[in-house]
Amino acid sequence: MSGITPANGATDSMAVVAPNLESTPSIIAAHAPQVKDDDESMSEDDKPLMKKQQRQQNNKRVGGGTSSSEDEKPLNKRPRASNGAANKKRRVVDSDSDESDAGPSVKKEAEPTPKTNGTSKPRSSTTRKPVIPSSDSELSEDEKPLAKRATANGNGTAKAKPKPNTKAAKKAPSSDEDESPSEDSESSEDEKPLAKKKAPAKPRQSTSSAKATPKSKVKAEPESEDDDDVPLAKGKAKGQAKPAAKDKKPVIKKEKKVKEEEDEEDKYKWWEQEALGDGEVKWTTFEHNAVLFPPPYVPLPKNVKMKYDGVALTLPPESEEVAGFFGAMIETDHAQDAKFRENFFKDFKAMLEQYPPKENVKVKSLDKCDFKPMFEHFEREKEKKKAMTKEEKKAIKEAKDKMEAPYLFCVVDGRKEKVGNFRAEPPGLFRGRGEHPKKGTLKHRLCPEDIIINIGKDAPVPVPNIPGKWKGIQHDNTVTWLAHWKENVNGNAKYVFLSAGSSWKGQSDRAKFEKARELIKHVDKIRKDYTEDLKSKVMADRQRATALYFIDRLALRAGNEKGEDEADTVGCCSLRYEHVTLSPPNTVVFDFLGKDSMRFFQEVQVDAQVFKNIKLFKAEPKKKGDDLFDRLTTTLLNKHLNSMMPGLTAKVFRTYNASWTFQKQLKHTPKNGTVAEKIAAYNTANRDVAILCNHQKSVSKTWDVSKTKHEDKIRALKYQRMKLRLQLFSLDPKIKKKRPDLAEDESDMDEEFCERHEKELLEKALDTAQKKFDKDNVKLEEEGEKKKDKKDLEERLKEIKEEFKELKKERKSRKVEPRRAATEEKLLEQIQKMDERIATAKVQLEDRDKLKDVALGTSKINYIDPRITVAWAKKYDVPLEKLFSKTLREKFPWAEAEADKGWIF
DNA sequence: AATGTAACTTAGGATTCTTGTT
DNA sequence: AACAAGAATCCTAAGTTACATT
Repeated sequence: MSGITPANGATDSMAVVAPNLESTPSIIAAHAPQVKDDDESMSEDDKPLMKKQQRQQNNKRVGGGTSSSEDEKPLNKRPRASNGAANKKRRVVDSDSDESDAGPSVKKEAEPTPKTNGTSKPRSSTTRKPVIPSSDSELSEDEKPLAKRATANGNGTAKAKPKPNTKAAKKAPSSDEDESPSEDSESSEDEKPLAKKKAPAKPRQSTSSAKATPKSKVKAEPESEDDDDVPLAKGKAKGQAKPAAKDKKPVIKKEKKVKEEEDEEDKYKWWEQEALGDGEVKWTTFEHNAVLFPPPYVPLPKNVKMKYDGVALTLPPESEEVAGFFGAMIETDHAQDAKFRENFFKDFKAMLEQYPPKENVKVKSLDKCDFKPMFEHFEREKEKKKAMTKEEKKAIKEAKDKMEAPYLFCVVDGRKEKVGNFRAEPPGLFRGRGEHPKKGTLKHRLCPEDIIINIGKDAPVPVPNIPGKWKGIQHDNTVTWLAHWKENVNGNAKYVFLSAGSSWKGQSDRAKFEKARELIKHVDKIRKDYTEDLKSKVMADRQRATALYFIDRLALRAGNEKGEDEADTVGCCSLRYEHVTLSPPNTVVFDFLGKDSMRFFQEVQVDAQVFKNIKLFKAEPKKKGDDLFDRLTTTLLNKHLNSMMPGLTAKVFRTYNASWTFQKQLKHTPKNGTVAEKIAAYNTANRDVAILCNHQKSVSKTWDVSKTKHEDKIRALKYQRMKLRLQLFSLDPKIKKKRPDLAEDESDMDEEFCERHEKELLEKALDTAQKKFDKDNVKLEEEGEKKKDKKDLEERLKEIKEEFKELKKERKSRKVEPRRAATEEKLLEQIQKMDERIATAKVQLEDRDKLKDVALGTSKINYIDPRITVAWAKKYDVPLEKLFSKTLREKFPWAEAEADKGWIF
């Protein structure tokens, strides 16, 4: 698919299999909670239990499961259109003040409660149902499948291409009418949606340079007493130079000999110490080599030139490099993208202005640019590289490793630590995701003058590997970065940090999970409180409670405001009117682009009060483009959370719910299964979490093809099975009676397939014979013997063809002569084996299908407490390396050290 | 309160490496 | 031995959060 994206996120990946049309929102399977329609009933709700109860129900419903109660049945989906209508009539009323609590709604239009289920509609097969996080208490219950909200992810996955939604409206709201919300009477005036929270959109221009200098700490390069500019060679010894004066953490004995020191270092168990927080001193001595700049641009060979309107252009290296950036991408989707092209061309033209082609041609249109020659040159280079001998490759690799060696590690308080992204980002074209307004923009080449380094006062100042002086050198020991610069495209800061396996990262990572575990202790109360607040008279509180409900139940991100020059994506607090649609009685349809422009599309059954609230938040003067939660910001939300539990913020819920869900789902692990079965259960739990967090991956372009291949493989197995069966029947016609199950034909075995399959088999057989013949001859020749005659080969081929004619006959007659030595027992046994193989292959295919658009890695790396995995591995006796790759194990040494099989999150 | 800055975590896609097949 | 599929790693974009400044 070319870069063209369907206008409406909806259809997107057509190439891909996903059959279901999104237009038909799949049904939610939800169960129907008993909706309470009026607030009165709500009061009930206040009781703690209630909420749980509901949740349980949700969980239960696992997919369409068998459970009997009617509410287990999927409730039909209501097309938006229709519900619109439905709504219409009731709408206004809703906002009514209701008695006791501000709760809106008048009971009048009582929603039809659950009964609706009756009409069940089949759920689309691809529907995914996220597992919904629940509180402990319900554990037992949740052993049951949880279904809960079924998402209609239609093909879900899709990365929907965003529909540009003008955000113009958003901020620019009709501020004035702020007041008007009319009588929605909800209550105090603050109930009225406030029109816009922000008025004038202020373009924030990133003026780079200028006041750039960050904290005063930065010293200008010159004055830094970098007397000894020597890069630190090999870290070691030197750190000690200045004994950490008052080191907070005991620096390990520095006197050791190098070798021992290394060991020591390996053994440093940072997790046995206190984690340090924000703003605290993180180090006493700090040595490193900052960043490694990429090699300078090497001009292309003289004969490689782009063309403009047919004429080859001789470009100076500066502009040639930029042309090359695009040239390398002409076959990618980016090169077809209008915005990308526009931005690229603007920068390219500017570059040409300064570094024009020798030919004195004015480049005016990107369409007339032909980068093919460059592209082909790059392809050739790639080929060349691939074709190099092992030795050549090795030599290159060695040279590269040598160059990088000094940057791989740094020394913190005398300990060697691995550096993460030490390579300065090379120049190129900005690949923003989704509808990023800046995509295609030229990202400049960095030089030392762009980079500020942070390093120990007494550490030698590293010498850049290209000419130039650092922009600044600072010695801030309350931060953990080695280098930092501002990128020109968006004006964003970039940092060089230590690797994921370093103690700094490990400490904060562990602290993150500990914080999430702490939430376990508070979550019941928090849930109870926000459930209560759903009915608050204070609009801001009600919005906050509703948002929190989403964050907790749907694992939404906080959702900060974004700027005009960024992709239009949202999170919870920044949801807008058009992102949620109501479908009575209690379904909310979410459809928006989240982080990385990944589409979040789910139909969710919510508490009646939540449903009412959304209706209220979308009430009258509000329209498309307005914030759903106009009284809420992430700051407000986090402030509130912080008051409920120190350090609590919105993101903690994602971590908590992810880990909690994972642990819960792992309970489905078969105790006596094989290792493979256990791992499958592990992966299933992992998948549940990924779905909860909406972690998607794009479906590979060749997925379709590979799927067909797998299907054909299964059909081939079925074909074999059919042959076995037919033999069996020839042997003993009565078997059909005895084993009616065997009398049944394999599915998918139509004539057309058989013919095609047999043809393929024939070709393969011929090919094999040919190869064998060639090989034999080579061998014979080597041994000095006479080669076989070509006639032999031809004869053999003819034989094969004859054999296959047999197959054709069999196909027509549907009779197969038993092969020699075939007996009834043997055949039955073979059929049984075949059945197993078919079953296995089918399961595999299904698994592949389920994972085709779900990314498991992100949750494993960032959300699931690694100790859960370690404990599980120990408990079920599965080798950890089957669950964690090498880098993950390096990232989580602390988990292996502290979790035994009884550990729980 | 709105903006802006700083520092750090989280994220999917591209690239490279490994492994299983033919 | 060649290749292709999948897993792992690399890369850097895109979030969150706290705090400073206007």
